[in-house]
Amino acid sequence: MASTGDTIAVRISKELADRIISGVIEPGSRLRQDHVAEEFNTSHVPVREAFRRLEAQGLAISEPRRGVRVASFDLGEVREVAEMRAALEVLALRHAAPHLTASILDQAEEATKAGDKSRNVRSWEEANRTFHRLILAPCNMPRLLSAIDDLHAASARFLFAAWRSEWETRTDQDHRAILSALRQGNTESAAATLGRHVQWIGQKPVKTASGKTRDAFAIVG
Amino acid sequence: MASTGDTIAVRISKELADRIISGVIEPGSRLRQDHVAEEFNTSHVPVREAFRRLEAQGLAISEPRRGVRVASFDLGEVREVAEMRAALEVLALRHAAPHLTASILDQAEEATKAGDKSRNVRSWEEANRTFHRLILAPCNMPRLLSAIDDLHAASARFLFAAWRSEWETRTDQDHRAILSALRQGNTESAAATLGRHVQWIGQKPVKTASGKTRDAFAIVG
DNA sequence: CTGCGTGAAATTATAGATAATTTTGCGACT
DNA sequence: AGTCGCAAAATTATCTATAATTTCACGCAG
Repeated sequence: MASTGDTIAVRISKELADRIISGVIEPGSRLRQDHVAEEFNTSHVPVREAFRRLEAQGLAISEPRRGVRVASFDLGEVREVAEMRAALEVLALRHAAPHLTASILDQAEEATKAGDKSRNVRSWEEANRTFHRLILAPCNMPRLLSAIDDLHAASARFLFAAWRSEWETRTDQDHRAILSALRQGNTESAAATLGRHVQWIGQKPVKTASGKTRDAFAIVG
Repeated sequence: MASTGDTIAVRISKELADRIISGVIEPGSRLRQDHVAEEFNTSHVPVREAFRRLEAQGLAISEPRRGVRVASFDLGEVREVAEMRAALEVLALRHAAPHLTASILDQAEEATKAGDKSRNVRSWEEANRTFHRLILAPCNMPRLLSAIDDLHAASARFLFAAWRSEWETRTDQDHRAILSALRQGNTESAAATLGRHVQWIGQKPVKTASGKTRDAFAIVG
């Protein structure tokens, strides 16, 4: 498994990140180091290090002496992340384009198809993430890619929050347009479409715990 | 002092970050937790947490069981950071522009003048950072601003590495052009200039420890 | 009934101790 | 001379213990 070789702190932070992103742990709820330590059968020292990693990813916020809680988010942050992704993914694509091969584009098309067939948020999100990663990775800019990864994690949080259980399949035209532009060597057109695609924010009525309905927002690309 | 209220880990990470950025600690050198702990009169637990923070900022890299070392960097990373800054600062400026007041622009002009008068890298860097922060902060996007801050820290590292001791004063025309465009309400022109400004990479021969001269590169904006 | 101490319980932050791994120095062997 | 291997030293990662702070419940006064 992937965890081998990782330090305990890394293992814990990955598991907690997954829970926060998927919404298993609610925004605002406290993360108590002793409880987490007990669950993972460790002491609290590696747990604290895991908290620092989550903090850096923007998934948790820590107030000195008062503990760590899951970061909450609002429409403003959804927009913010969408715009940052647009800026950075467009940059990455411009650098990646010259290094894209037919094989990579074929894999990206497969990922798009897998997304269209997905019957739940989780598998759609994974396919979507695969698509973006495939076409951006060849830019060979590690720092940029890691920043984009963190933003994807944030995006996925918003996504899961809006489409908690239900999910309607739909075909992703943007991905196809991007691939087609890339195949024709039209980098600028691909970049422009990607920029728009990532900034599109879906909107959908959702039942809250109190029974009311409110509009939920989520990045869709 | 600013450290009050901070946890020890934060204090240590700030101090180490400053040393790494200013070049007091060399790229590639090891950070040994017990040594640092002793210097700060603490145990190694907060030191480890400080290391995680440095890791997240890209100032240190940690290999499990093998310790932490100061991140090294090359021309590729200098370029990468410059391009990321260009993308994100332009985004921030577009959002900040509508909220800029005459008072803020006056302060930014002061910062520019202070930069022109600076007789060493350190004070120039501070003035420059102040300028950028002043015109970008009103965008009200905390995540974006914090990402830009981290990139500024990386930039400063490159800057200090190239101009370790000597420094020649020069007047910053770009800053003035940006301010003038903003005063006229011409956001797009200001953004375009900022984007170019930040990507400009200075180049300068420098003596290495072995006596040879090589070209050093550094972000200048 | 509401607001405000007060003290117990929970929790965080740090210190000190231990186990496991890596690095290093040195000597034997080729 | 070079290198291989082993043991000692250094270092990392984790655990256990302690001090300090915060939270929470409860009772009392206004």
